[in-house]
Amino acid sequence: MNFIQRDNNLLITQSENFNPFDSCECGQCFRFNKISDNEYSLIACGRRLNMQKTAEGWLFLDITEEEFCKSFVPYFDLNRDYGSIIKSFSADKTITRAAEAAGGIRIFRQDPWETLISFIISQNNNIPRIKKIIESLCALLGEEKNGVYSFPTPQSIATAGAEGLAPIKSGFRAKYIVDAAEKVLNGTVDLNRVAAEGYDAALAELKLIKGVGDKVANCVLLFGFGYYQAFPIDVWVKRVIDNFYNGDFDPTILGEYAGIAQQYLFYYQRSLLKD
DNA sequence: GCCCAGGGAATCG
DNA sequence: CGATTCCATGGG
Repeated sequence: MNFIQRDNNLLITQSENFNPFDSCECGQCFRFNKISDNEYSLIACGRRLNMQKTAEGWLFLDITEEEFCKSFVPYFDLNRDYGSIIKSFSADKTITRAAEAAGGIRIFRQDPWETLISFIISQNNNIPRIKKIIESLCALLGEEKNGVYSFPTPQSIATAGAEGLAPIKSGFRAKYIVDAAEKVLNGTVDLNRVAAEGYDAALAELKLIKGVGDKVANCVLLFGFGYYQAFPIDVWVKRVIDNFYNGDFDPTILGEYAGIAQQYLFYYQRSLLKD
């Protein structure tokens, strides 16, 4: 990875298999804003990070190489060779085509607790409104620092209760959010254990939470814990499976990085609709 | 007014 | 088991 420090900003010239904008737009994270076609603002790793697309490469504002390497190289999963992972899918023509359209996507390594609550909020919901509810939740119960609200702790959410969450207008999901907070607090669900116990046990443990089924749990395992074999099936991926695989698809044949193929397919199917 | 949104729980046969 | 229905809310 080639870093060039420009005053307070950091330039990265690598563009192959790295597009932070597409990575934000593929539905894996929700705390970001598109400022223009050439600038996004992302809240991650406890700070706001503004990112610009320039003729020379990706420019990250107000950050040192040291901080970027410590926080955002892991967050953007930049030490993984996505090119070789894409090659591993070459037997599948649909995934290969999707990867050509979406090959800059990286799987963000997000905070497990934030990811859990975010995808509980995502159920039967649309992305703009998911973003709005999460923003409201952080403003309501997070702590402000340098103009950025932290993600609320399990304790603060449990204390607020479903009634206390009313201002964020999450609807029927409020009781699920509170159940997640309570189960994390009382140890029914231990996120450190989920991180370590392996895919099958981790899936079962997350599903102990009300409002967490197969889809939400797989998103949390993929985006919050780095279980790359997780293959969440939502309405968009269902459409891919119906359109390109006659409704029959077994993700386990894709191997340990099936979840990366899933992101390409999700982005690809949504891009087909836009045109 | 209708339908849908990165679903899941509850309740049926 | 599989199939329905309901759940809050907002945008198209």
